[in-house]
Amino acid sequence: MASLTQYLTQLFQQTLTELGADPSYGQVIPSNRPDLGQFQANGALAAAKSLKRNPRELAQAILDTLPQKEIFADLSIAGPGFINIRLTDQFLRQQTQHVHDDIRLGLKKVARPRNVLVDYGGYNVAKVLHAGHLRPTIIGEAIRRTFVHAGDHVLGDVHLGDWGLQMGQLIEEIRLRQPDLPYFDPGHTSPYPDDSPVTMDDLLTLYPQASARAKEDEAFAAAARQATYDLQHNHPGYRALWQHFVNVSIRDIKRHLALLETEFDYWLGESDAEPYLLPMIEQLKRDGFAYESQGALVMDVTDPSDKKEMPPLILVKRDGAVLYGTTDLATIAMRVEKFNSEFIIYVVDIRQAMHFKQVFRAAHKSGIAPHVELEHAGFGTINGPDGRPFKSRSGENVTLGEILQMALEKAAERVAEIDNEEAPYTPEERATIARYVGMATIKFADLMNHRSSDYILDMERFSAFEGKTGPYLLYSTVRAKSILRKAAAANLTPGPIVTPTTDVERELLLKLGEWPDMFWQAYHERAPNHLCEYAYLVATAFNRFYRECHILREPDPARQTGWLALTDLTRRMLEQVMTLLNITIPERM
RNA sequence: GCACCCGUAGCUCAGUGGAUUAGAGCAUCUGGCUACGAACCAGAAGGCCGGGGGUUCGAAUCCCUCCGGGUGUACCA
Repeated sequence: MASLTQYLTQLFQQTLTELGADPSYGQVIPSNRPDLGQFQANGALAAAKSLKRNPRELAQAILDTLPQKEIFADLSIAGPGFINIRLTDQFLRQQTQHVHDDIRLGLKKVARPRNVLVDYGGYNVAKVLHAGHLRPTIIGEAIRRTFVHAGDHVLGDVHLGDWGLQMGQLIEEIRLRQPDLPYFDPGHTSPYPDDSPVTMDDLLTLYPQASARAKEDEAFAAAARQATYDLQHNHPGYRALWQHFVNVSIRDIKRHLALLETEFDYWLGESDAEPYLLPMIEQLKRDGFAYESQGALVMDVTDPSDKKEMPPLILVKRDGAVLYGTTDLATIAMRVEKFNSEFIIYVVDIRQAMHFKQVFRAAHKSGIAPHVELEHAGFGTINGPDGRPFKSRSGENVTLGEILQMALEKAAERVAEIDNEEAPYTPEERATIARYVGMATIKFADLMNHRSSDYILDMERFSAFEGKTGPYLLYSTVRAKSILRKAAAANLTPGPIVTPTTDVERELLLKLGEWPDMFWQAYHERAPNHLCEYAYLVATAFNRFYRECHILREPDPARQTGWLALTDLTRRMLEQVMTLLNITIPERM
């Protein structure tokens, strides 16, 4: 089962092969001139050039040779050799029925599933979840779901920031304040307490103080470095204390993620790459990749194709500590060994492009992961109205919780303005709807633009019920559900899809037949914005159909039940796309 | 300095491997509810795709150059 364009492309490719041309010229796409046709094939021009033939003549030859003429309502040549295509209504009906009958809505799975690991989230232990964590969470989750749906073997790993110098600073800061804690007692032998000596709030105030202290107090800084070293070498007390930091932080992160409905397969962090670190560095030295430069241990990652100098990757600093490039490299080694990863996608801020380029090159050329595909799916920043990275009115950084709160409050305002006359909402239901609407608002807005571009946070615009927004999509889907509910109550059951007789029907059928094309584009580009666009186009096509074809009042039974089936198919399609976007749809709103 | 990204309608942004007349939403204007939810739908208006050059039968898209903006650039993550 293929999309309409895939089906047509096959026919054209077959024809081109028969005519002695390269089949790659057979690509058929939805028409950008709907007045002239539903689809277009433009390959005749390029194919004619390669064959040194007249393009119009070749186009005519293609039409003459094309098989399955019965599915075409119209085939014509325009201009220098463009082929415009229109399908018969019968064929359209038949194809839509196939999509309807397919649990996957016409989408095949990848021929050879790969072990894909999506690295997203990237939260830090003991640090506040801020505005910058919204996009990796939302985009990463959408990409992860897209790959799962494609049929790959996918793991989502949060890659917690849990292993740097900040951990040592925190340990020393706590020692200053509570020196009598058992974690600092070298003679302590019994098990350490189960309860954390610090809360998340404590960590959030302690961390900035610790890093400030480290800057002005050299003795403290040195102690922090030592504590970091000891921690990383399994000092039992520090390790126990650190585990509390991690646990307390993960609990806080999960609280936020519950609202965003995001879950990870693995809660691994930088610390989990630790066992791989020293052996890897030793290996790199042995193999001649790592060498000493200006007191640091570095690795050359230049490439002859470089237009500009590429700085070496620093593995070990002058003071003996490792950097995040080193742990990233070790993490790749771990993922290859533990998960047999074949493809790793990093959903991380686009400003780290250079860093990943270095790490990926190092992984490839050193033999750590020579054949693993590594990709940085970078994303842009969320900006304020001034076009600068989003800050609060007083100029402070905004937390993730605050942004989510803004979305929820705006949604609650909107939901307060509406009502359902047939079955008025209870306050509880209203609150639930506001939560759905709020999350759809922020997620759709974040995913709608291409991930690599920045966008301006405008909750007023994002939360609007009209226009290209999350709430509009929820509304459209809920409306389809409402019809189906009413039909069921009247003992009407969906029947076979009927042959379309109006343009609104044809357009909806054509749109529903595009799903595989849109899906694979989103998959290959790791670009959920294509899914957003598709959901919007399906919703508007359905709303036009809904307006013109009055389902529940339709007197012809075959047509009525056929339209119900079409409504149900639309509903399933919207739910499918929204599921990939991790947007949940309420029953009514 | 250098590298990367960007500059498309008043605003916010899409534009897939070059292809017939460049799209959407908002805002503006005009229509449509005794009709399955008008949170909707239909229509109008709005652009020398930053400037210039080049390649081509054809360029928002590829190449060069200039202007304007963003980001990154050896021991933070």
